[in-house]
Parts: sequence; structure tokens; C-alpha cells
Amino acid sequence: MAYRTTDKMMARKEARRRKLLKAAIRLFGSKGFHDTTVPMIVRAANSSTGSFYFYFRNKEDVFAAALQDLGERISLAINQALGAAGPDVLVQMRTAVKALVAFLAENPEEARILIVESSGLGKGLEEIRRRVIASHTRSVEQALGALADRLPSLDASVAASCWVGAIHEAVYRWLERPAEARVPAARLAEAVARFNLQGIGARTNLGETKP
Amino acid sequence: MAYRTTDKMMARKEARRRKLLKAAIRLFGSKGFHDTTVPMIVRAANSSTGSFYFYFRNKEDVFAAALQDLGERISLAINQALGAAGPDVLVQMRTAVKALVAFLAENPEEARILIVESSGLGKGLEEIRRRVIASHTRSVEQALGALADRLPSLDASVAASCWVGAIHEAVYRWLERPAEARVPAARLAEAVARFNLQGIGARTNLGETKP
Amino acid sequence: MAYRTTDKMMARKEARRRKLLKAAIRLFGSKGFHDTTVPMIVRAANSSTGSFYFYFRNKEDVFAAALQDLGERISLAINQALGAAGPDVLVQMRTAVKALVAFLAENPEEARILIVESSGLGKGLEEIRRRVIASHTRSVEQALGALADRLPSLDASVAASCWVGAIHEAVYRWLERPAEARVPAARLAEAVARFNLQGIGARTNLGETKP
Amino acid sequence: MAYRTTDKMMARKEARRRKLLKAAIRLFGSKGFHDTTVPMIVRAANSSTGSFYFYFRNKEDVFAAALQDLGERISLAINQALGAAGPDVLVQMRTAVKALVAFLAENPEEARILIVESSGLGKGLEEIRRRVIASHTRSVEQALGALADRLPSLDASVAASCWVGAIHEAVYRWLERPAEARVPAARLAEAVARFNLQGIGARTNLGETKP
DNA sequence: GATGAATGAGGCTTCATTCAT
DNA sequence: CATGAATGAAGCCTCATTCAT
Repeated sequence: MAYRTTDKMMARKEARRRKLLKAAIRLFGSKGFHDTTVPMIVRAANSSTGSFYFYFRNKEDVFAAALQDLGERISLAINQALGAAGPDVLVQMRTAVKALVAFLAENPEEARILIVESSGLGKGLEEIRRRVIASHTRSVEQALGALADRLPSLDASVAASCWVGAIHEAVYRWLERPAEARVPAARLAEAVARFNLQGIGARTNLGETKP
Repeated sequence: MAYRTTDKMMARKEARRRKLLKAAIRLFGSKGFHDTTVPMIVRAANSSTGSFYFYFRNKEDVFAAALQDLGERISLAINQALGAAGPDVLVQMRTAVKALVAFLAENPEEARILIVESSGLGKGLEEIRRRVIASHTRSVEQALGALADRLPSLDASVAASCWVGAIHEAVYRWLERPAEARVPAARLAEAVARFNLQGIGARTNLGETKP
Repeated sequence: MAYRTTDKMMARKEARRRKLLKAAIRLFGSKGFHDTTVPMIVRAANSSTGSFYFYFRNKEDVFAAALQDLGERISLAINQALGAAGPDVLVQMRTAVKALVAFLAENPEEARILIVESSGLGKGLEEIRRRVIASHTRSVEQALGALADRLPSLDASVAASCWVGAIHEAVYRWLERPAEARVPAARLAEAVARFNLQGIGARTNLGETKP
Repeated sequence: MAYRTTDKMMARKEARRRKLLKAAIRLFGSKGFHDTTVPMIVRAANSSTGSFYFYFRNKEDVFAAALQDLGERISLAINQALGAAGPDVLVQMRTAVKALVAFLAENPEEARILIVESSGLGKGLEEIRRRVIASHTRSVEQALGALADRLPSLDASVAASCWVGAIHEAVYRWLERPAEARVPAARLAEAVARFNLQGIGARTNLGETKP
């Protein structure tokens, strides 16, 4: 029965979808949501309008998918890093920051999507973006909770916001300058991590990896 | 000679311009740049398309003007606060943060423009937004320079980014929740200021106003 | 104040609107609603897409306007004819039929819109079409009521439907054949009127104009 | 020899075709031609696009087939009724009307297709629809011819149009109201039959079935 | 024969901007 | 200077139809 749904067909389908998604991410990342048109995405993916709407409900939908995809990859990256971080919460937080900064530095388009583009795109998208960031923010809040006794009291939710905002803005600025004018990503990560850890009141050396 | 350019005429002209600008700010702030149309602005200002294009080169131009205006008002607010802050740099920085947070909390539309809307609007606008924020960021960088000896070494420009990012994100989150669910703006400001000051390595009580 | 809204401007505006409407009617009448595109209308009216959407909310809206316009003109035509018809209800009904048939025969495009095109266009339009036809149907029903004693009993609302359906179908068929193959409109009207009057049970000569 | 075209295969083929056709009829009848998409039909028939285009040349083609099918069933229904109607032409005509009304009342989707949907679908379809209706109309015309001596003179082709139009419109209106607000179909049929018979000049009781 | 992914023409509509009055 | 009608480029999306598997 040659007309049965084969694995190969499913694979092809998924491949096409990913091709479109990738193209969309690249474009959203470089030109932003509004300045990216469906025809552009389609052309970049070497596909067709019809296919696009076969795989995605509409333009917002690809954006959501991009965000989703991004969220998963970030989670993965952070969790992998945390795997080798040991039990100390502060060390974990520092590790998480560095992993996130590293990820964003290595994926500038995705970074742009997460940091600048997904703001102001209507309830639906904002919701998703929130969830993506939340996975990180929440762990910050939890960590802060766990540290309550070791740290000076502070408003945990505000601190979590500051924490995330600091990361985003620092990375954003860093990405904005020409590649050759950037300090190494690791140094950026280090600086941000220190700012944040100090921000929540940890003594500087806390959470720092021993020399 | 009625056809002479009188002061009254100039004043009226300026008044009309401001009316359009105000309407634009309100709309940009609540619906965002892309979802605000020129007809909307014109209607809200009780004016006409023709007038709009007489006073502004195009839609981006009003946005730039809005940003400009916003920058001036923020500068004013901060400087006024600094006027009574004394010579201590840390105290000044804390004062500036609180003034900025207070301003944004009191002007949510403007806040939204500065924080979320002006990102991703093309080189031109980004440039202006940068200048607006820069006035604050730069002073942070300078202050950091001035503090070099009193504080642990740190990457000043990264720290400045974190500083600004923390403020923006914290205010943004704060504005997003329903008015009745917000902590008092003063408390928000206090928390953010502490995070930032600690972030740059100042001992918590540094820059804190004595009881 | 040259910029005040003058009568001339209003007139121009109305003229442009009518030009678009006329073009739309012509096209709807000849190609039907679905096969008429907005660009077609615009081209036929020597106008522009923008203008079209300045004067009409959307494509359905022009159709509604066309129907509206049509309704008014039909009412006018029938009422004018009735003005000279005297008090006899049967004579009036016969007169009305003839006026309606005459109108449709003279305005084939409008006829087509009323008879074939406006069916199946969604609740909104159907509602309007109903109102247009209703003005005629209702008067038939009323007349039938008034004649209750002079005529054999019959289901008035069904009869009214038949009455209208007979007119429409007869005119439709008549319009479908090439102009040179048509019997004179007056004869058509006469035949339809007779069918309908007899249909409701009036003796043939009732309502007939004396020779 | 399994690869021979067996009867079973043919039957299966025909079955699949009918399944598609049935689904199409249901959809055309409820949503109309333009608002019914091929994917819809395919889904409703639990089939596939490919199959659809194997069995039908295109969308118009199914519609034509639907009309065809409808025509046959109507003919069948009418002829069955006529079988028991005796030799009197008037009785036959009354019987035919009642059978047609009954059929349409019992098959609302088909009715809608015949009455409203098939108008304005381009020469091709109109032609077919005409043929479907014609089988009925022609018999009316013929009957009218046969009655020439028993009835007052009248324009036979116009009368035939009126006859059909009256039926369609009456049924259409009847179908439009909610099921619980309808008079019994038999009563509707009776009223329409009377209107039509009277319309062609038959004395009311002519063609009426004796009590 | 069956399947459903792929295609792309073309429809509707929005909106920044211009220009005649 | 004010007004608002006019313009048209361009975006998003649908859907009939084809074709590789």
C-alpha cells in the first residue's frame, strides 16, 4: 500500500516545518515581527505561501512556535549546565546566568526575539513569552526563597525582575555593538552574574567558582 | 497687520502641535507603535491628517518627538530630585533610581513607550531611544567611574546596562499587574534601588537615607 | 476660510460615492456578488481601492447599499403608479405588479441583484433583501386581508409568497433570453398580473383595466 | 485474477463517489456553493482531496452531479405520484405540485440547492439547473397546451414560469422559518397548488381531489 | 486507485502619505 | 494654515488544483 502514511513522509513533513520555522526565526530575529512578511519567510525557506499556512495557522503562530522552540532550547541549555553545578543554590544561580548569557550570545537572533521583539505583540504572544522567561524567573524566585536565611531580606519578586532585566539588557547592548567590539561572552556572563548575585545581597565571592 | 507672524499665532501653532503629540503619546503608550494609526492620533487630537503632516514629517517623527519629550521630562524629574541629594555619589544614584521609578510609575504610557515600544523600530528610532536612556546610563557609568576606588572592581559598562535593565524590567512587570495588585511605587523603587546598589557592590546601607 | 466644508465638497463626495455604487451595481448585476472583485468595481468607477473603503465598510456593504438603493427606487416606482390607480384594491394590486415588472424589465442589472444574487449571502444581506422585497410582499398580504370577503379563503402568507415568486421567476426567465426574443415587457407584465390575480381567486376581469 | 475489474471493485468505486456526492450535497445545501470548500467535502466524506479529483473534474462538477442527482430524484417522485393520478390533466398538475412541494419539504438541503444556490453560478451550472427545473416546467407548458380549450387563453410560457416561481418561493419561505413555526407541508402544498391552478384559470375546484 | 502535502494566483483590506480646496 | 478626500502599495490569508509517493 504505497499510499500509507510512512515514516519517511512524516519526516519530510517535519523537515519542511522546521525549515519554515528556522527561516522565520532568522527573519524575526533580524528584522522584527512587523517588518518580517510571510512572503519573506516563504522565500527564505524556499517554500510557498500555501505550505506556510499548512503548517502554521498564521503569522503569530510561527512566532509563537519560535518562542516555544526557543524556550525549550534555553531550558535544555540551563539544565545541562546545572547538571554539573552541585548543590549550592548560589552556585546554581550563577551557573544558570552564565548558561543563559552564553546561549543568548551564541544565538543572537533568538536573543533578539526573546528580548526585544516579543514585547508588545498582543496578549497571546506576550503570554507565551512570559512562560518562556518565567521558567527562568521562577527558578530565581525559588532560589531566592531558599536563600531567605542566608541573605538580607528583600522583595523577592522585584529582585527576580531585576535579575532578568539585567541579563536581557546587558546581552542586548552587547549584541548591538559590532562583533569585533565585544568583550568575550564569558566575561560578559561573569560581570552580569556578579551584578545579579551582589544585587540579591550575596557576598561577592559567594557562588563564585574557586580558582 | 494681521498677516504678520504674531506671538499669538506661534503659540497657537505650538499648542496644536502639542495636542497632536499628547494624543500620539497616549496612543503609542497604550496600543503600541504599530497598532496606532495616524487617523487615530488625528481623531484623538481633534485635528486632521493634513495638520499632522504639517507638524510632523511622518509617523516615526511623532514617535521620535514623543521620545524626545519623554527624555526631557525624565531628565527634569531626575535633576530636580538630585538637587536635594547632597554630594554623596551613592546617595545620588539611589535618588536617581527612585526618581526614575517614580516617574515611570506615574506615567505608565510613557513608561511603556520607553521600555517596550521603542525597541525594534528601526535604526533611527533606536538611536533616539538610546540617547534618552543614555542620559541616565551615562551618569551611571560616570558615577561608577567616580566610585572606582570605593567599590570592588567591575565592568562598568556592563554594570550600567544591568542597572538600567533591572529598572525597566521591574517597572514593566509592576505596570503589568492590575493597579490594585501593585505594591506601592515607593516600595518598588526602594527594592530596585537596593538591588542595583548592591549589584555594583555598594554595601547595602551605602546610599541609604538615614532613618 | 477656504477650508470650511462647502456644499460643493459635499456634492463631490456624494458624486464619487454614487459613481462607485453605480459601478458596483452594474457588476453585481452582470457577474454576481462572488465574481465581482473590489478591484473591478474600482476600475469601473475610475476610482481607487482607498476611496472604495473610504465610502464603504467592505464589499458586503456596497451590496447592501445597492439593495437599499434598489428598494427605494422600486418603492418609488410602485407608489407613483399607485397614485393614479384609484381606490379598488384589485386594481391597485394589478397596477403594482405591472409597475414592478416594468421596473425590473427596464433595470435588468438591478433585477438580477434582487432576484438571483442576493440569495445565499449570509444573514446580514438576506435580511436587507427581505426588507426590500417585504415592502412589496407585505402590501400584497394586506391587500389580501382587505379582500378576505370578496375572495375565496386562502392562506394569505403562502399566497403572498407565490405572488412574489411568480413575478421574480417570470421576469428572470424573460431577462435570460436575448433581447430580440423577448415579448414586450407590457405583455409580460399583463400575463403575470393575470396569473397572480387569478391565483388569489379574483375573477379574471377583476382589476383589469377596461378596454 | 485479482487485478481484473470486478463488480465488487466497481461497486466500491461507486460507493466512494456517492459518499463524496452526499457530503457535497449536504454542505452545498447548508452553506451554499461558495462557502463550501473542497477540503470540507473531503473531510465530511472521510475521503481525500486526491480521491475527490479522481471522481469529479472540479468543484463545479460535483455541484452539477448534485443537481443531476436531484433532478432524477425529483422526476422519480413526481412520476410515482402521477402514476396514481388518473387521466385528468388538471388533477395531474395538482398532483405534481403536491409531490414537488412534498419532496422539497422533506429534503431541505436539496431544496436550497435547487432554489437558491444554483442561481448565479455561471452559464454551465445554470444550464443544468434549467434542465432540472425544465422537466417540470415543460410538463406544465405541455399541460397548459392540452388545456388550451378548457382554459381562458393565456401566455403559456409566462404562466409556466409563474407556476415554478410560485412553488419555489413558497417553499423557500416556508423552509426559512424555524421548523416549529411551519404549517404542515401538506397544507403548504395545498395552498400552492390552489394558487397555481387558479393562476392558470382553472376554476378552484378543478383538479381538486374529491372528498 | 488513495493519499495529503505543495503550490501560487488572487481576493480583501489597511494605512501612511499626498494634494486639491 | 486647515481640512479630509484620494491614492495605491503591500500585507495577510484562502482555496482550488496538482502531483509525488
